[in-house]
Amino acid sequence: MGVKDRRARQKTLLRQQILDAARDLLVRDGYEKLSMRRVAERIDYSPTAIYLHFTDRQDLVFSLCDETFAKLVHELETLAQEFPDPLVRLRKGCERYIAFGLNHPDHYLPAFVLPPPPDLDPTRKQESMSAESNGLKALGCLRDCIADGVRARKLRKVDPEVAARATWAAIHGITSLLITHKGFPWGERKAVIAATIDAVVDGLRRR
Amino acid sequence: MGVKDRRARQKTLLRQQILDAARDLLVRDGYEKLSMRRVAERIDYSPTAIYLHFTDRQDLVFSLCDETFAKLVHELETLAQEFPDPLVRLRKGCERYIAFGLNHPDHYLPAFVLPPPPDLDPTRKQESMSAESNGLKALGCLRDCIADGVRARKLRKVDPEVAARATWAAIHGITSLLITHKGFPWGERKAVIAATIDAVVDGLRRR
DNA sequence: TGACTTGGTTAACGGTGTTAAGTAACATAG
DNA sequence: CTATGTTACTTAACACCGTTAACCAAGTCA
Repeated sequence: MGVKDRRARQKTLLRQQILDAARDLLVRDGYEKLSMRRVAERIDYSPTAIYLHFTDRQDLVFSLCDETFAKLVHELETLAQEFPDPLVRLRKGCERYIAFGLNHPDHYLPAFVLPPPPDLDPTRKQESMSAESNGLKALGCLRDCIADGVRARKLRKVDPEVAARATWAAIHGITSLLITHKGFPWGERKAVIAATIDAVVDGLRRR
Repeated sequence: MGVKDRRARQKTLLRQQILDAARDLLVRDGYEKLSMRRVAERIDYSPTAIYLHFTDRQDLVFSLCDETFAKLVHELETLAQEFPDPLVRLRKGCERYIAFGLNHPDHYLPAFVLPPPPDLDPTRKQESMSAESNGLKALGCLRDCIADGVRARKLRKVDPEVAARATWAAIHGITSLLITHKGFPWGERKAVIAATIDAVVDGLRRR
């Protein structure tokens, strides 16, 4: 059965080739310039060849983003050992999340900012979720951190699940706005980032 | 000079016709289905006729959004008389902002969520700002409210400008997420909205 | 009446995602 | 060794999109 193996290897090889080319285009020219045809041209295949490895443009982009956000969840997970105090961990986590988004704007955009195109067939509604699966993991980190905080009586007695979602909303807000509205007169970016983090953390802190 | 007048009247009349058709398509079929060709077809003109009244698709969409967001700033401005207490006014303002976004998702999307297409010529960089001019006004309301709050010693001594921006980021975050990620397991939407507002208001409140 | 402006048209360019049909190489069964 | 079927891939095409250039007809004005 070595032959089927080799086939499979070659197949995943081309798949990786596609992903590499796509990521290159994504970070170089931005999200809206990432087209099937350009990817295909770059790897010297016909555009339709991509559809043998990805069902959609959406599928391709999500695979890309998922790969990238795996790094973020890794960062966030290591954070737990790095900063045992849940309060400072919460701060650091928010900081890293925002920094990560700003460092990978063209991944952050399709993953969290842009509305996913209407999924006509509900069979693969999972996928758009699984593309956020790492996003979900990140949200899980946040919830655990908050849960730790309330256990340690450093945070108010809130439902960690909804508090995590609210916190995520806030830091997503500043991240997405800074990405999409670069021209806006933000003043000192660090100041508004700090203010946002301050607000959510102070809002949760026990008094 | 009555002739030039009539011409101008007819011109603005068609302009309004375009805007009406476009808004109809926007709210009926969503943002991504709003195309020049479809608008043209609906009013029985050729697609290029639109370009005599709007320089761009972007221009058309922004005009639409601006019209709509004028209502929001009106709501927010009346809020000042309705609720003199800056603290409850802050709450109410956030609530209305979020509700407004959720009630007009296809206006909120292009106005604040989607990245504006790269403006090649910097001559009309103003326009993308002026499309947000009502957004800026709304932000102004928020800042004034916060400034009132610190004057009345109900809020901490913060820079109202950056605090307003941070608060905006937070409520924009939950608004945009609820719009774009409808499929996400948000649980009770009202709960996470309330949590977000609580967090930002409590973060600002004097203790 | 002839020139000019205005509001509109048709045709076209260059791009997009995606599908259907066809082809050439290759592995396997008889 | 040949026939069959699978696999990877291509070409052609569909149905769109925003936008520009060239043209045209009607109305205004000297």
